Amino acid sequence: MLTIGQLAAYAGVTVRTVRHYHQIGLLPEPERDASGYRRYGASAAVALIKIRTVADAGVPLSQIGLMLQADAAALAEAVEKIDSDLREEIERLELSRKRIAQLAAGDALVLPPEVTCYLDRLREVGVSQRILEGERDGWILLAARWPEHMPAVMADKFAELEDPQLVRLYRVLSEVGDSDAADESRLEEIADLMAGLLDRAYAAGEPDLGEEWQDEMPFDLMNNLAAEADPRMPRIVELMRKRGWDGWTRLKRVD
Amino acid sequence: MLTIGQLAAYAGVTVRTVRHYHQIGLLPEPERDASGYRRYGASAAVALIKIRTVADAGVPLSQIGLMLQADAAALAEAVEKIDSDLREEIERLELSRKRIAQLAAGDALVLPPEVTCYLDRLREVGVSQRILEGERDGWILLAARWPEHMPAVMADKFAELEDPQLVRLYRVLSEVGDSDAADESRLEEIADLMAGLLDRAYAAGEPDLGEEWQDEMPFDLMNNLAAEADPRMPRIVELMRKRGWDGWTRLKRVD
DNA sequence: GCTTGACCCTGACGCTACGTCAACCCTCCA
DNA sequence: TGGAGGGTTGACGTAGCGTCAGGGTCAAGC
Repeated sequence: MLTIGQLAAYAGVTVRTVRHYHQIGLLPEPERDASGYRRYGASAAVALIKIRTVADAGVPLSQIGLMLQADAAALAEAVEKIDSDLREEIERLELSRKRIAQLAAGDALVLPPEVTCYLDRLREVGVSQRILEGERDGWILLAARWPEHMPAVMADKFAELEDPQLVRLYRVLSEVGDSDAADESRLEEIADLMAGLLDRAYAAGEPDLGEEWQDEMPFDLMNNLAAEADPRMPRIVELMRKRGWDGWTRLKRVD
Repeated sequence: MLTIGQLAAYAGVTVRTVRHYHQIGLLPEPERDASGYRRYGASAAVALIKIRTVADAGVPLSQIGLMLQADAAALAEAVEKIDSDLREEIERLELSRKRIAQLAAGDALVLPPEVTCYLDRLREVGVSQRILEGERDGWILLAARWPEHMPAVMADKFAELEDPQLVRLYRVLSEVGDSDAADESRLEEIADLMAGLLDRAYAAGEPDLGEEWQDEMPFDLMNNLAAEADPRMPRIVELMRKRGWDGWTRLKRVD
């Protein structure tokens, strides 16, 4: 007759494990001796080893009871099911590994590579850290909504960066962003630059947005983001409106 | 301003998930509106998307907070650690799959193949289902204690099966096992057959057991198993003792 | 003004397979 | 006779939420 500790040791499990199996009814409670100790016979050892063998193979405890009674056909089916579950789980983890591997550094953690590449380019042309972070957060919002469009969008953005006026805009934004003063003349300059770029683009023909770009939420959020980041945003928006444009991202013609 | 449902939808998670992140302090609680509803700005959306991106890559929530603040070096280290965890987990599951694949049918569920092969052979020579099950359980106990020795042991057992007297013993055991009567003459026959085999083996030279076979527990358990399975076991042991052997499995010379 | 359905709130339990106390009892050995 | 090393039950903790229960709120149509 074995005590619970001996039984557990024989099967290579902990005492707690044996008691757990009793609790969930997987292993029947044995007789107790005079002092209340559980006393196990050999058949309990056999049962426990069977359970552990199947459990070690990845079968959830809740199914083991049935499995050990099942006939060949039912068993084959159960095995099939469990195997496919395992395959699925493995694939999930493999995918996680691939993604983890891409989390090499910094922004790459949360952005597709083409976007981080674009952000690097902005840094090269002199955009400040603060503006870069705002830019990055904006792209996070966009990439969350339209991940599949990011490569094409970023290609356009790279092309736009060839325009010296846009670069100039980014630089002025950077300077203003780095100070806290409400320098009205710089805000005017920002508005002029933006309006100039927008007017030119508008004259070249409004790009007709596809059905899938109709969702305003990402752009609302980006506007909100800018407003959260800098208290001078309302003033800039006001200046832009005077120049015939409404908003801060994806601006609309007004007036 | 977003409600919790809108925020969750934007980030592709459930409302419960957002609340959970608040609870564990991963996402800061936002302001409430007049009716007590949480109201989120764009930066909350950005934060939530960052969290999900990293979480989807398999990083445990408890580490995400730190990770999103970490510098490049610490991040690379964390990524390395998580990747190795994932690899480990994947290997565990692969192993499970292999084992699951072997759980094709019946006894193979809990026994190494050479043992099931031996059991099949026993069935072929006419051993009854009941005796087979006892035999199987005994091997489960042995295989649990000395899994690495099973191939060699089974090879010996196969060889022993060539002996017609052993086959005869198994058949008588089967007949007796299938009835409940305490047929004394059959019990005597069993004892005679066993004693004969043992005497021959003893005369041929006692196999000296290696250090690792010293553990008596598996054999005690097997004896116990037989006793549990059949009430006539004590009588058989008694008959065996009269013939100079003690026990039922791994018998010892006495008297 | 009233209903209805879709939201929101907090609080709490459930899931898996045990690990890990706490507080106490039993046995064995020097 | 005392202490070490078993055993007992009961309860909470783990990860990441799902899923009630039992409320309050909002927007819209009647």
